[in-house]
Amino acid sequence: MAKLDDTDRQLLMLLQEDDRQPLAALSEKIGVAVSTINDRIKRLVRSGMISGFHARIAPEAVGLDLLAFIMVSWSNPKVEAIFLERVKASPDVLECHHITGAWNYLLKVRVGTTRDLERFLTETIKSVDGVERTETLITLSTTKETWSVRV
Amino acid sequence: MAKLDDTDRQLLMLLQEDDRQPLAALSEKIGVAVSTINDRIKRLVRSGMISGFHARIAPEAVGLDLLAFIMVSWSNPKVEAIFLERVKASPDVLECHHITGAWNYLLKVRVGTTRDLERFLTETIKSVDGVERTETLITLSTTKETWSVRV
DNA sequence: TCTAATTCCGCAAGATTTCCGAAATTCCTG
DNA sequence: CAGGAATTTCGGAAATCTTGCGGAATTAGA
Repeated sequence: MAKLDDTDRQLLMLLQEDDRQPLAALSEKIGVAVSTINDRIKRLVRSGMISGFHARIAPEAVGLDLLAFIMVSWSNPKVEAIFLERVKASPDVLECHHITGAWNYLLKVRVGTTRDLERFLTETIKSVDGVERTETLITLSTTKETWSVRV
Repeated sequence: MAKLDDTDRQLLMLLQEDDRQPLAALSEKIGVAVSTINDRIKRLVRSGMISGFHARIAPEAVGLDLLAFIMVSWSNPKVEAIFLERVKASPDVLECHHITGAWNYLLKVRVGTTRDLERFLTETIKSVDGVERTETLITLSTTKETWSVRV
């Protein structure tokens, strides 16, 4: 975890917002030379601080109208490996977290309709041998959804 | 929701992975002219299909070592407005969803330490008048975390 | 099948990024 | 706190990339 100075921090904030600004625009906003901006970005990428540059798709624009969080549990520890394999391979699963509490895992899933969700639950989750319980929380609306963090 | 052809789909998949590839690289991978790639991207942005281009920061690289999901509930409907205001203003909150089930809202929160989490809970959430219960699920490990969707 | 509209293409012009050496700054070490 | 090494910054030139355009090709509708 290298130390960040104020230029790095500003740069990271700006690039989280929009990574396609010309270096000249960033240079002007931050107040350092264009070539310095270039050096900094390269360094932030090399150091792993910036892990990638990604276009974000509006989910509803491509028919992904349903967002759900699914909690899953089992008691036999052998279930985990197969479960994770399935989950990693499924494009419906955006996130998969091992969590504390009554459940083993929390999934964030995006599909088109409730029908797709049903199919996902039966074909991808419940079909894993040993999965005992699931609880699905349907998202009614989303107030905030970002990857931008304070730096 | 405009119709997407196969070129659009490939392009969206590639740009979700990495939006900083030169148009020439995309042109080669997809097999259409550079200027066509340019036209397509412009169109996808104008149509709202692509909602932005964002640098992604590795959270642990900037000291955000703790990821938690927090479920919140209240009974007085007047609580919601104040709650959402707080949540939108807090940089610790990455996501905020109105969900079905026993709880009102689900938050995704990233902070540095358990101490920061404690502060967040007391200062940002519990201090909202009318908030009755919360349940916090700490993430032990994350197997998958993406914004890429199938298109 | 024909026409109109749209999309695709290559190329040239314009813009942006990258690379460089020199100056400035920062960071050790004594 | 001074000196020297290492790193960082900078402007500008060179290389690369994006953009805009007209004409060809393709698609869609009548």
